[in-house]
Amino acid sequence: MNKYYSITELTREFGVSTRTLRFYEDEGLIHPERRGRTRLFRMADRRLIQEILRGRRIGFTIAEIREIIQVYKEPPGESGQLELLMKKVDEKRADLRQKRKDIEETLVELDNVEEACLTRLAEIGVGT
Amino acid sequence: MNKYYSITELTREFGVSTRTLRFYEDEGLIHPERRGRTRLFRMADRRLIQEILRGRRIGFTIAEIREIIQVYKEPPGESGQLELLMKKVDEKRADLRQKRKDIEETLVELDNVEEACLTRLAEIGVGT
DNA sequence: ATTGACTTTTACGTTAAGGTCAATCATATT
DNA sequence: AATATGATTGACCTTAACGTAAAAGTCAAT
Repeated sequence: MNKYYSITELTREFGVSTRTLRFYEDEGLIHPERRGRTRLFRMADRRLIQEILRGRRIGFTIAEIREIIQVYKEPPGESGQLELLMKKVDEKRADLRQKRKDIEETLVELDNVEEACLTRLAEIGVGT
Repeated sequence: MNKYYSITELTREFGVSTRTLRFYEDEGLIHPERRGRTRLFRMADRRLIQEILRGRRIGFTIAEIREIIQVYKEPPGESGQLELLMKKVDEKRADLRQKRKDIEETLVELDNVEEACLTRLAEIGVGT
């Protein structure tokens, strides 16, 4: 086994362009192997890309995503660094909680819009 | 009463720049009154700005925000338009639900990072 | 051997959402 | 009268995250 994925396989699966994946490599987020010049992606790369795209969806910048990946690869050893990291994590969490709240409120709003639409449609339907 | 807010009052309250508020006006999101050239914001403007910033936080573009505002100002009267709108609303909701899921997963991940940090700190603390 | 489907690198282009700077004006306070 | 504070418009600048195009290499199938 130990299958390899080609770049287009992954672009199709994730709905992104080759440019995007190459860009992520340039930015140091992923490090696919090579056979000659051609990139060969493994399961681990695939999963990493999934995480990157999840980060992207919730509005993380490339720099932030890189930072998170770094932490998983080699967590800081010095206590000052650790505390700094924890502070950042805390901020990010507050941020995400706010975002979640924003989303929930907006979902309610969209429900209202939909209802208004339905009501309006019914009115029109009755009139005709 | 019927108080007026100055532009800097609002920038301080919401943590944005004057440029941002003027930009939103240029983009047709808000329409503050004027005394001479000077903008005068009212409660309604204030609330609208809050909504705009909420939209911004969850990653809506200016165009999307404008569209939502439009719907509130004058919902489409024609049934084709209404159905198109409902389709868009449906897509946005799916989008937001995905985002919410992403956020929840990431929150768990950040909890793990924090725990790892604490463990690591404890190890270091013991060693010293 | 040529078509077609992929792949590569290099490099310039684009878009959204403001930032920044300059020049000017009003007001009010010292 | 001069200084400070906050307002205006207009114009160009910036940054992230890719898009797009060019030129060229690989490989299988026709």
